[in-house]
Amino acid sequence: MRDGLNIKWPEGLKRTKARECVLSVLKDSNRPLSAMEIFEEIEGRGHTIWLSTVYRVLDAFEEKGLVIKTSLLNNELTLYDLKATGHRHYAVCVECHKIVTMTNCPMKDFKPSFKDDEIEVIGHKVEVYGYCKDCR
Amino acid sequence: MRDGLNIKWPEGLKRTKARECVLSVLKDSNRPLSAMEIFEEIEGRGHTIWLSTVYRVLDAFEEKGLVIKTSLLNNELTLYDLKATGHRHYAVCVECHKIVTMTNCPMKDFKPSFKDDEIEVIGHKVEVYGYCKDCR
DNA sequence: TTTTAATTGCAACTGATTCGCAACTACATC
DNA sequence: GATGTAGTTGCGAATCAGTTGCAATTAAAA
Repeated sequence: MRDGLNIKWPEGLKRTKARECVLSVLKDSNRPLSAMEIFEEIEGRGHTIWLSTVYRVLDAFEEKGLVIKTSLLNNELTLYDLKATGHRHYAVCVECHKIVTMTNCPMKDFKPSFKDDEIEVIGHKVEVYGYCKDCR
Repeated sequence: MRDGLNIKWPEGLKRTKARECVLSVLKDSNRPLSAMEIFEEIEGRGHTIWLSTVYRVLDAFEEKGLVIKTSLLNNELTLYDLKATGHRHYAVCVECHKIVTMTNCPMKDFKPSFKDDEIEVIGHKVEVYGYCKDCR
Protein backbone atom coordinates (compact mmCIF):
# COMPACT_ATOMS: atom_id res chain seq x y z
CA MET A 1 0.00 0.00 0.00
CA ARG A 2 1.30 3.39 -0.92
CA ASP A 3 -0.25 6.73 -0.34
CA GLY A 4 0.74 10.13 -1.56
CA LEU A 5 0.75 9.14 -5.19
CA ASN A 6 -1.04 11.80 -7.12
CA ILE A 7 -2.62 9.92 -9.95
CA LYS A 8 -5.16 11.44 -12.27
CA TRP A 9 -7.22 9.25 -14.49
CA PRO A 10 -5.66 9.43 -17.94
CA GLU A 11 -7.56 11.49 -20.45
CA GLY A 12 -9.32 9.54 -23.17
CA LEU A 13 -9.59 6.27 -21.30
CA LYS A 14 -12.98 5.10 -20.15
CA ARG A 15 -13.24 4.28 -16.50
CA THR A 16 -13.97 0.58 -16.63
CA LYS A 17 -13.95 -2.10 -13.99
CA ALA A 18 -10.94 -3.83 -15.51
CA ARG A 19 -8.90 -0.65 -15.49
CA GLU A 20 -9.92 0.32 -12.00
CA CYS A 21 -8.88 -3.11 -10.78
CA VAL A 22 -5.46 -2.99 -12.43
CA LEU A 23 -4.80 0.53 -11.20
CA SER A 24 -5.85 -0.33 -7.70
CA VAL A 25 -3.58 -3.38 -7.57
CA LEU A 26 -0.65 -1.29 -8.76
CA LYS A 27 -1.40 1.37 -6.18
CA ASP A 28 -1.56 -1.18 -3.40
CA SER A 29 1.71 -2.80 -4.29
CA ASN A 30 5.02 -1.51 -3.05
CA ARG A 31 6.94 -3.11 -5.88
CA PRO A 32 6.54 -3.54 -9.63
CA LEU A 33 4.38 -6.48 -10.65
CA SER A 34 4.15 -8.81 -13.59
CA ALA A 35 1.00 -9.02 -15.68
CA MET A 36 0.37 -12.45 -14.22
CA GLU A 37 0.73 -11.21 -10.65
CA ILE A 38 -1.72 -8.41 -11.35
CA PHE A 39 -4.11 -10.88 -12.90
CA GLU A 40 -3.88 -13.24 -9.93
CA GLU A 41 -4.29 -10.44 -7.42
CA ILE A 42 -7.46 -9.28 -9.14
CA GLU A 43 -8.86 -12.80 -9.22
CA GLY A 44 -7.87 -13.21 -5.58
CA ARG A 45 -9.92 -10.16 -4.73
CA GLY A 46 -12.95 -11.89 -6.13
CA HIS A 47 -13.15 -10.12 -9.46
CA THR A 48 -13.01 -11.71 -12.86
CA ILE A 49 -10.68 -10.54 -15.60
CA TRP A 50 -8.84 -12.02 -18.50
CA LEU A 51 -5.10 -12.00 -18.77
CA SER A 52 -5.30 -10.52 -22.23
CA THR A 53 -7.34 -7.70 -20.78
CA VAL A 54 -4.66 -7.08 -18.17
CA TYR A 55 -2.12 -6.77 -20.96
CA ARG A 56 -4.36 -4.41 -22.88
CA VAL A 57 -5.00 -2.26 -19.84
CA LEU A 58 -1.30 -2.09 -19.06
CA ASP A 59 -0.51 -1.16 -22.65
CA ALA A 60 -3.08 1.61 -22.53
CA PHE A 61 -1.74 2.87 -19.20
CA GLU A 62 1.79 2.79 -20.52
CA GLU A 63 0.83 4.72 -23.61
CA LYS A 64 -0.82 7.35 -21.43
CA GLY A 65 2.30 7.57 -19.33
CA LEU A 66 0.66 6.22 -16.22
CA VAL A 67 2.68 3.04 -16.06
CA ILE A 68 6.22 2.02 -16.84
CA LYS A 69 7.14 -1.36 -18.21
CA THR A 70 10.49 -2.81 -17.30
CA SER A 71 12.15 -6.05 -18.28
CA LEU A 72 14.82 -7.49 -16.06
CA LEU A 73 17.22 -10.43 -16.20
CA ASN A 74 17.27 -10.62 -19.99
CA ASN A 75 13.51 -11.05 -20.28
CA GLU A 76 12.99 -13.49 -17.49
CA LEU A 77 10.91 -10.83 -15.76
CA THR A 78 8.63 -8.18 -17.22
CA LEU A 79 7.22 -5.85 -14.62
CA TYR A 80 4.88 -2.91 -14.49
CA ASP A 81 4.82 -0.06 -12.04
CA LEU A 82 3.11 3.27 -11.68
CA LYS A 83 5.14 6.07 -13.16
CA ALA A 84 4.01 8.25 -10.28
CA THR A 85 6.41 6.40 -8.03
CA GLY A 86 9.09 8.37 -9.83
CA HIS A 87 12.29 7.65 -11.71
CA ARG A 88 13.87 4.59 -10.23
CA HIS A 89 15.97 1.57 -10.88
CA TYR A 90 15.94 -1.89 -9.48
CA ALA A 91 18.31 -4.52 -8.27
CA VAL A 92 17.35 -8.13 -8.81
CA CYS A 93 18.49 -11.10 -6.81
CA VAL A 94 19.68 -13.60 -9.39
CA GLU A 95 18.74 -16.40 -7.02
CA CYS A 96 15.22 -15.66 -5.77
CA HIS A 97 14.31 -12.78 -8.12
CA LYS A 98 13.55 -10.46 -5.27
CA ILE A 99 13.31 -6.89 -6.51
CA VAL A 100 14.94 -4.16 -4.47
CA THR A 101 14.51 -0.52 -5.30
CA MET A 102 17.64 1.57 -5.76
CA THR A 103 17.54 4.89 -4.02
CA ASN A 104 20.06 6.60 -6.26
CA CYS A 105 20.79 6.74 -9.96
CA PRO A 106 24.17 6.42 -11.66
CA MET A 107 23.03 8.40 -14.67
CA LYS A 108 22.59 11.54 -12.65
CA ASP A 109 25.52 13.78 -13.54
CA PHE A 110 26.77 11.25 -16.06
CA LYS A 111 27.29 12.04 -19.69
CA PRO A 112 27.44 9.00 -21.95
CA SER A 113 29.82 9.12 -24.85
CA PHE A 114 29.41 7.07 -27.98
CA LYS A 115 31.58 5.35 -30.50
CA ASP A 116 30.22 5.66 -34.02
CA ASP A 117 27.25 7.97 -33.75
CA GLU A 118 25.91 10.69 -31.52
CA ILE A 119 22.76 9.60 -29.75
CA GLU A 120 20.26 12.17 -28.59
CA VAL A 121 19.45 10.57 -25.28
CA ILE A 122 15.82 10.47 -24.23
CA GLY A 123 16.03 7.90 -21.47
CA HIS A 124 17.98 5.16 -19.84
CA LYS A 125 17.63 2.01 -17.88
CA VAL A 126 19.88 0.68 -15.18
CA GLU A 127 19.67 -2.78 -13.74
CA VAL A 128 21.80 -4.13 -10.95
CA TYR A 129 21.96 -7.77 -10.14
CA GLY A 130 23.43 -9.71 -7.30
CA TYR A 131 22.43 -11.60 -4.19
CA CYS A 132 19.98 -10.44 -1.57
CA LYS A 133 20.50 -10.92 2.16
CA ASP A 134 18.70 -14.26 2.18
CA CYS A 135 20.47 -15.77 -0.80
CA ARG A 136 24.13 -15.20 -0.16
CA MET B 1 35.75 -7.42 -38.67
CA ARG B 2 37.68 -7.10 -35.48
CA ASP B 3 41.18 -8.12 -34.72
CA GLY B 4 43.06 -8.19 -31.49
CA LEU B 5 40.46 -10.22 -29.68
CA ASN B 6 42.22 -12.91 -27.81
CA ILE B 7 39.77 -15.75 -27.82
CA LYS B 8 40.63 -19.22 -26.69
CA TRP B 9 38.37 -22.08 -27.51
CA PRO B 10 36.37 -22.83 -24.38
CA GLU B 11 37.39 -25.92 -22.50
CA GLY B 12 34.99 -28.82 -22.72
CA LEU B 13 33.31 -27.82 -25.96
CA LYS B 14 33.95 -29.86 -29.06
CA ARG B 15 35.15 -27.92 -32.03
CA THR B 16 32.24 -28.42 -34.42
CA LYS B 17 31.32 -26.75 -37.67
CA ALA B 18 28.27 -25.09 -36.16
CA ARG B 19 30.28 -23.57 -33.34
CA GLU B 20 33.09 -22.43 -35.60
CA CYS B 21 30.55 -20.71 -37.82
CA VAL B 22 28.83 -18.89 -34.98
CA LEU B 23 32.11 -17.80 -33.45
CA SER B 24 33.44 -16.60 -36.75
CA VAL B 25 30.32 -14.54 -37.44
CA LEU B 26 30.56 -12.93 -34.01
CA LYS B 27 34.24 -12.19 -34.56
CA ASP B 28 33.57 -10.58 -37.91
CA SER B 29 30.83 -8.33 -36.63
CA ASN B 30 31.51 -5.00 -35.04
CA ARG B 31 28.25 -5.00 -33.16
CA PRO B 32 26.15 -7.45 -31.17
CA LEU B 33 23.90 -9.68 -33.26
CA SER B 34 20.60 -11.45 -32.78
CA ALA B 35 20.35 -15.21 -33.09
CA MET B 36 18.46 -14.72 -36.33
CA GLU B 37 21.12 -12.43 -37.77
CA ILE B 38 23.80 -14.95 -36.92
CA PHE B 39 21.72 -17.68 -38.50
CA GLU B 40 21.19 -15.68 -41.69
CA GLU B 41 24.82 -14.69 -41.94
CA ILE B 42 25.88 -18.32 -41.70
CA GLU B 43 23.38 -19.37 -44.37
CA GLY B 44 24.53 -16.43 -46.49
CA ARG B 45 28.06 -17.74 -46.33
CA GLY B 46 26.83 -20.97 -47.88
CA HIS B 47 26.75 -23.12 -44.79
CA THR B 48 23.73 -24.90 -43.40
CA ILE B 49 22.65 -24.62 -39.79
CA TRP B 50 19.44 -24.71 -37.80
CA LEU B 51 18.23 -21.80 -35.80
CA SER B 52 17.79 -24.04 -32.78
CA THR B 53 21.44 -25.00 -33.12
CA VAL B 54 22.43 -21.34 -33.17
CA TYR B 55 20.57 -20.89 -29.90
CA ARG B 56 22.24 -23.92 -28.40
CA VAL B 57 25.67 -22.80 -29.48
CA LEU B 58 25.07 -19.35 -28.07
CA ASP B 59 23.86 -20.83 -24.80
CA ALA B 60 26.95 -22.99 -24.57
CA PHE B 61 29.21 -20.04 -25.36
CA GLU B 62 27.43 -17.92 -22.79
CA GLU B 63 27.81 -20.58 -20.16
CA LYS B 64 31.51 -20.79 -20.87
CA GLY B 65 31.78 -17.03 -20.57
CA LEU B 66 32.70 -16.52 -24.20
CA VAL B 67 29.57 -14.64 -25.13
CA ILE B 68 27.28 -12.16 -23.43
CA LYS B 69 23.57 -12.05 -24.02
CA THR B 70 21.83 -8.72 -23.76
CA SER B 71 18.20 -7.76 -24.14
CA LEU B 72 17.33 -4.23 -25.09
CA LEU B 73 14.15 -2.20 -25.50
CA ASN B 74 12.12 -4.32 -23.10
CA ASN B 75 12.70 -7.54 -25.00
CA GLU B 76 12.24 -6.26 -28.49
CA LEU B 77 15.87 -7.10 -29.14
CA THR B 78 18.01 -9.93 -27.81
CA LEU B 79 21.61 -9.69 -28.87
CA TYR B 80 24.79 -11.66 -28.45
CA ASP B 81 28.34 -10.42 -28.46
CA LEU B 82 31.77 -11.75 -27.63
CA LYS B 83 32.74 -11.08 -24.07
CA ALA B 84 36.27 -10.45 -25.28
CA THR B 85 35.14 -7.11 -26.62
CA GLY B 86 35.07 -6.08 -22.99
CA HIS B 87 32.64 -4.55 -20.56
CA ARG B 88 30.37 -2.24 -22.47
CA HIS B 89 26.96 -0.74 -22.73
CA TYR B 90 24.81 0.19 -25.66
CA ALA B 91 22.56 2.96 -26.77
CA VAL B 92 19.64 2.03 -28.97
CA CYS B 93 17.85 4.24 -31.42
CA VAL B 94 14.18 3.84 -30.58
CA GLU B 95 13.32 4.55 -34.18
CA CYS B 96 15.59 2.37 -36.30
CA HIS B 97 17.07 0.14 -33.58
CA LYS B 98 20.60 1.06 -34.48
CA ILE B 99 22.98 0.00 -31.74
CA VAL B 100 25.74 2.36 -30.72
CA THR B 101 28.44 1.37 -28.29
CA MET B 102 28.99 3.54 -25.27
CA THR B 103 32.60 4.28 -24.53
CA ASN B 104 32.15 4.99 -20.85
CA CYS B 105 30.23 3.44 -17.97
CA PRO B 106 28.14 5.27 -15.39
CA MET B 107 28.59 2.52 -12.83
CA LYS B 108 32.29 3.16 -12.59
CA ASP B 109 32.84 4.92 -9.28
CA PHE B 110 29.15 4.64 -8.45
CA LYS B 111 27.84 2.95 -5.36
CA PRO B 112 24.20 1.95 -5.56
CA SER B 113 22.15 2.22 -2.40
CA PHE B 114 19.05 0.18 -1.74
CA LYS B 115 15.76 0.60 -0.03
CA ASP B 116 14.69 -2.54 1.79
CA ASP B 117 17.60 -4.92 1.48
CA GLU B 118 21.32 -4.89 0.94
CA ILE B 119 22.23 -6.38 -2.42
CA GLU B 120 25.64 -7.89 -2.92
CA VAL B 121 26.21 -6.58 -6.41
CA ILE B 122 27.73 -8.93 -8.95
CA GLY B 123 26.90 -7.06 -12.12
CA HIS B 124 24.90 -4.42 -13.79
CA LYS B 125 23.37 -3.44 -17.06
CA VAL B 126 22.96 0.01 -18.50
CA GLU B 127 20.90 0.84 -21.53
CA VAL B 128 20.54 4.24 -23.07
CA TYR B 129 17.90 5.01 -25.62
CA GLY B 130 17.27 7.91 -27.87
CA TYR B 131 17.56 8.99 -31.48
CA CYS B 132 20.53 8.42 -33.73
CA LYS B 133 21.81 10.98 -36.20
CA ASP B 134 19.62 9.70 -39.01
CA CYS B 135 16.40 9.51 -37.04
CA ARG B 136 16.08 12.85 -35.32
C1' DT C 1 -33.02 7.08 -23.23
C1' DT C 2 -30.65 6.44 -27.20
C1' DT C 3 -26.49 6.07 -29.72
C1' DT C 4 -22.00 4.78 -30.64
C1' DA C 5 -17.20 4.23 -30.16
C1' DA C 6 -14.35 2.18 -26.85
C1' DT C 7 -13.64 -1.87 -24.24
C1' DT C 8 -13.82 -6.67 -22.88
C1' DG C 9 -14.57 -11.76 -23.02
C1' DC C 10 -13.04 -15.32 -25.21
C1' DA C 11 -10.38 -18.24 -28.13
C1' DA C 12 -7.24 -18.71 -31.55
C1' DC C 13 -2.86 -17.24 -32.99
C1' DT C 14 2.11 -15.67 -33.10
C1' DG C 15 7.07 -15.53 -32.88
C1' DA C 16 11.00 -16.25 -30.20
C1' DT C 17 12.99 -19.79 -27.83
C1' DT C 18 13.30 -24.57 -26.02
C1' DC C 19 12.90 -29.55 -26.05
C1' DG C 20 13.02 -34.54 -27.45
C1' DC C 21 15.15 -37.85 -29.79
C1' DA C 22 17.47 -40.34 -33.36
C1' DA C 23 21.44 -39.72 -36.25
C1' DC C 24 25.93 -38.02 -36.50
C1' DT C 25 30.74 -36.56 -35.37
C1' DA C 26 34.83 -34.97 -32.70
C1' DC C 27 38.11 -36.80 -30.34
C1' DA C 28 40.15 -40.04 -26.88
C1' DT C 29 41.75 -44.74 -26.96
C1' DC C 30 43.29 -48.89 -28.97
C1' DG D 1 43.78 -45.87 -39.01
C1' DA D 2 39.75 -48.20 -36.75
C1' DT D 3 36.66 -48.12 -32.83
C1' DG D 4 33.84 -46.50 -28.97
C1' DT D 5 31.14 -43.10 -26.97
C1' DA D 6 29.77 -38.83 -25.00
C1' DG D 7 28.69 -34.68 -26.75
C1' DT D 8 26.35 -32.38 -30.62
C1' DT D 9 23.25 -31.46 -34.27
C1' DG D 10 19.25 -31.98 -37.52
C1' DC D 11 14.80 -31.77 -37.43
C1' DG D 12 10.28 -31.02 -35.98
C1' DA D 13 7.19 -30.47 -32.37
C1' DA D 14 6.19 -28.04 -28.21
C1' DT D 15 6.13 -24.09 -25.15
C1' DC D 16 4.99 -19.75 -23.38
C1' DA D 17 4.37 -14.85 -22.85
C1' DG D 18 2.11 -11.86 -25.18
C1' DT D 19 -1.13 -10.40 -29.19
C1' DT D 20 -5.06 -10.35 -32.18
C1' DG D 21 -9.81 -10.81 -34.17
C1' DC D 22 -14.36 -10.45 -33.51
C1' DA D 23 -18.81 -10.37 -31.48
C1' DA D 24 -20.99 -8.90 -27.26
C1' DT D 25 -21.00 -5.45 -23.78
C1' DT D 26 -20.60 -0.96 -21.62
C1' DA D 27 -19.22 3.99 -20.47
C1' DA D 28 -20.48 8.16 -21.35
C1' DA D 29 -21.80 11.74 -24.90
C1' DA D 30 -25.91 13.48 -27.00
